[in-house]
Amino acid sequence: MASGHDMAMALRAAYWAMHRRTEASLGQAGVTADQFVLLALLAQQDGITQQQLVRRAASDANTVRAMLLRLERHDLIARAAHPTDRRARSVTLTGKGREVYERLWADSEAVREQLLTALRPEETDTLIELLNRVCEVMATSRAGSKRKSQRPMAAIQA
Amino acid sequence: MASGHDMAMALRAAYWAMHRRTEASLGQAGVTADQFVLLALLAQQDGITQQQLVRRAASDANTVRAMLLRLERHDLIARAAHPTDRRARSVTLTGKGREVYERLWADSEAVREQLLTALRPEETDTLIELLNRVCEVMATSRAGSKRKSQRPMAAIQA
DNA sequence: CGAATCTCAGGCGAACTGATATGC
DNA sequence: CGCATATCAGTTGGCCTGAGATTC
Repeated sequence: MASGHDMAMALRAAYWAMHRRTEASLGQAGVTADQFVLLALLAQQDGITQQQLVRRAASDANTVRAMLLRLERHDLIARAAHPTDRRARSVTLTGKGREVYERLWADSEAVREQLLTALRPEETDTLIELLNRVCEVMATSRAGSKRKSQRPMAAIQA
Repeated sequence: MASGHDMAMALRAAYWAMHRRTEASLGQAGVTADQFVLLALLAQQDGITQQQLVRRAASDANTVRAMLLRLERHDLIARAAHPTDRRARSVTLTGKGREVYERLWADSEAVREQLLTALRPEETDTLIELLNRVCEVMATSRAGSKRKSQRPMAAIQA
């Protein structure tokens, strides 16, 4: 009989194994696995705001900002004024950023390939669905960190 | 059609959601979620070596050592000479360590409960099994970190 | 007004590299 | 000898708190 603890440990082990494998696949490019996640999100949809990056990367506003500063220093991304919302910043990949991203994407192809071949196609779908359910039930309202109690239903919108 | 990237992002999101929820559940006890993992492993089997903790926690020797030093400073664990292997250290929970652990285990019960109720029992088993498969295929030989370059197409070495 | 987005200062624990000592 | 276990020094990047400015 599997317990919640078993599940937590399995999730932890799988995440870190994947994270390390990814990190290793990126080599000495000066881009970490976590930064690569941001690049991938931008490659998928350019010009989104930092806040959208925060939500899609399942991260934190301050953390994302710090990472973006590093990426900006390496000239991989740029942050422009948002067209309609003057509070927000529109984050885009630079030309160099896209090049580097595409190279790293290729370098890490083997990792994703291994992930897929470890499971049958329907198992992959199942795993993702179950992980999403876990994610939903664990979701906290990460916006107001001053809040004492969390809103039960802070959905994770893409 | 789910991709390896989708899977990676789902795994990442689920892990961090769980990690944050766990961290929050532990409150201001001065024990982090990662340290709690070590305490749980020791509660499960006391007197194991640091190396065993490294493997079971899916972590790193230096990292585990640093965490153990913190836990030792707080008098939650002790490290004694190993009975048969003089290289190794036998790590045990102190009385205080066990007390704190049991309190934190109770405090985090709601998180594990939520994990379980999010999924049907057979889904929990499935999730764990799929995560284990992911873990196996992502496993790297974490021993020799001196390797300079990772060969792109290295087979899975246990 | 409240809420959202971002900035800044600062701290901390975890993950890591690389070298070393010792015992199996 | 090779290998495993643990240690020590030091670095880095990520995550976080708490405060504040600006804009919606």
